[in-house]
Amino acid sequence: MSDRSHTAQSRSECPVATALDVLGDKWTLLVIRDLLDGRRRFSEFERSPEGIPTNILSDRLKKLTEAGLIEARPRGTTTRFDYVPTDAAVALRPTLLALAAWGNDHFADTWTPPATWLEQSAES
Amino acid sequence: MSDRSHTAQSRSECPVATALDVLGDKWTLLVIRDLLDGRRRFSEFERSPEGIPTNILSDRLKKLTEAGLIEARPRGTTTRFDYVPTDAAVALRPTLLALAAWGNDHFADTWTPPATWLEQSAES
DNA sequence: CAGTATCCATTTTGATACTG
DNA sequence: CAGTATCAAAATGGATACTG
Repeated sequence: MSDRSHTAQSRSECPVATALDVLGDKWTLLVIRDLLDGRRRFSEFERSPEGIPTNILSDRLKKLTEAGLIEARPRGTTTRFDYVPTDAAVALRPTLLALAAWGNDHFADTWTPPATWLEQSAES
Repeated sequence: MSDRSHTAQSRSECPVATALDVLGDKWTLLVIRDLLDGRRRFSEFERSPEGIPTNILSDRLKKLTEAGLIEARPRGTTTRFDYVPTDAAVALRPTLLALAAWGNDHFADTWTPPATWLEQSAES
């Protein structure tokens, strides 16, 4: 619920700091990862191996929508949505790739990004 | 104090998740940014515009040291240190650059990385 | 299924004071 | 300067129950 003031730099003029205002927590970038991996529905994010709690997931989807990284498209007549990454979210792919490469180099063994990471547009 | 189990992937096999186990919070990547920007002393980190509290800074320097991203070199005979980035920390520069570029593109106006970001080795 | 709400324990933050 | 200690407030986490 707290306003992250995403319309401008809130903590400083440093773009890293402003980016971290939106992304700097334990779960947000994992949601983005799943988004870039082609997931669209609540349950799809939920079943990621890290096991994000449903209340946290709900909160992050909301905040990312407010921050302009997700477009929540109503599905049918229900309260359900498809969570579609905006261009701003898609633009995070280089960051995610760099982060994944680093994590892989320094903490894991071998790993290659899924094919879905290498091409994909903002719109379905 | 809590062990982050940095010696292996703790939350899953995904390198993004393992990277986030070390970096996924509000302050850590800002400390890394300052480290890559050439800062070495407690007070230098402290005076960054974001205003990190001293107890948080102390904690992060400790955790980054445990995680192998910082080498804490004693300075003189006191309890003071120079905090030097290891190769693992330096290897985060592409990630930071990508993140900064994204933050700049989507939340700020114009910005270019400081010259210190473009070249610098792990050792002083 | 697709979420929202609630409760409660744990963690993190932030401000400030304090020590060598 | 270079941190450590303390403590209240806020955020987060996890389990579980609930609604349409």
